[in-house]
Amino acid sequence: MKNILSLFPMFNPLLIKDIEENATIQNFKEGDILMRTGQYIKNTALVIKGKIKIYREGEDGGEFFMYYLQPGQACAISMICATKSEQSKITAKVVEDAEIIMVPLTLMDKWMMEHKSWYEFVLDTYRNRFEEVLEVVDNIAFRAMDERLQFYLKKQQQSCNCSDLKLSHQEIANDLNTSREVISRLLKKMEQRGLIKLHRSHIAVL
Amino acid sequence: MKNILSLFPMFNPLLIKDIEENATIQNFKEGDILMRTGQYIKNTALVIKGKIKIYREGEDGGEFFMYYLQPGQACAISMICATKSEQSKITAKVVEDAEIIMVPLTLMDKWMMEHKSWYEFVLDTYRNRFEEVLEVVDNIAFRAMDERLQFYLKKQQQSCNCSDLKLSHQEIANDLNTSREVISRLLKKMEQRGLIKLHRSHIAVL
DNA sequence: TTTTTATTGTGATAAATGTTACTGAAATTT
DNA sequence: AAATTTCAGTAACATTTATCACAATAAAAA
Repeated sequence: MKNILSLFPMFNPLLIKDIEENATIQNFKEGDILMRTGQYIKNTALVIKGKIKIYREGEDGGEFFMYYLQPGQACAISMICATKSEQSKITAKVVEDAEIIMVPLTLMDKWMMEHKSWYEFVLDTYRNRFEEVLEVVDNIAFRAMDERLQFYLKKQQQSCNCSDLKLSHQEIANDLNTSREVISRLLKKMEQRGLIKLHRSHIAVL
Repeated sequence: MKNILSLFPMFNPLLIKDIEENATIQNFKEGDILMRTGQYIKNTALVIKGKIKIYREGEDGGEFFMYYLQPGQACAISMICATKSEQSKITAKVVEDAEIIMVPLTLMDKWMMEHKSWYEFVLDTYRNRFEEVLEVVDNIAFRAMDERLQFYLKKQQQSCNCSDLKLSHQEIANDLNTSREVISRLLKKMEQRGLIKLHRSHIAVL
């Protein structure tokens, strides 16, 4: 558990000791579902390794991508729902093999009072995710698909920290809740404008 | 300040005493802007009376309604942004003359540690608003305008607790970030289906 | 009452997005 | 290498939403 320190530098040593003594580390494989819409939440998740995709599911089965959880981050939803062990409103899917610290909800609540660094971390997490979701609202409320696609690609680039995105048109369409044809058309236009270069199952951002 | 007790029954007497000693009550008139996009937040607001509209502003000047704050509720955004006195990402406009308890940010933070009932209230507020915003995402991501309009009218009905909504088509169009014509047409269809009765500047929900 | 203003209704048209259907290319499996 | 599967390109068309133009009507003001 030594790497907690480097990923969560804001944590106080006493808090880290508490985490080491009480939390468990779990490993997940790509494709695993960490949390599903409607499921009850029993833990708060701190990501050490891997990548978790947080998305909303429509009644008709559609998906809508919201954001990724990456090392050093925590699941705001699980923290928020924690207090009343509410049902999850989102789905969390592992997209890169992950290692996750599971903190029981009871402790999550207790530590808020005992550890200032935990309290600050939790509030920071809330704030960041709230803002992220507000940005999502902005995009779907005010922008057309071409702009949303550009924003999406930018996010993906930031998330993988690379300029070669391993995404098929179908995956993008699912994430933006539109059809593959629409994405193909818009990507083609972006390529013509010299913003990207299209390849099979991956896109080079220029 | 005696009415705090009835509107916030979950507050502990010690907390109420603290509020009475440290917070101020301010009155606002219909049309006042409590908080504007980009503005720095200095207080957390607890609503005693009136109705506050929380909406997102697009760069082009468009609006997008998110939810109302009503008596007994607090502004989650101000609480979240509190910790680092961040910039507001939303606009809060008074739509019915309001009376509001203003809690300085410094105390908001302090009370989290001292008063369990405050801590629980704040977390509850976060959770509820987060869910509300997720529901907003659902609507714009998965639903077409006709369903969104129906959802909007239902929300308005709940908010005013009446079945006669004082809204012009233009106002609705602004809230949903679409054009008046689209709303007029969809409302007409709803009337034909017997769901509502249209009048000038107000709509009767049947 | 007359005039003015705000609100609503509606047709015509444009633009964006969704759907269907099919083709070909690239990667994978056999 | 041949067959199969997955992915991408694209045309044609449907639907939804946006925009423009203007008429009709109710409410408010003069």
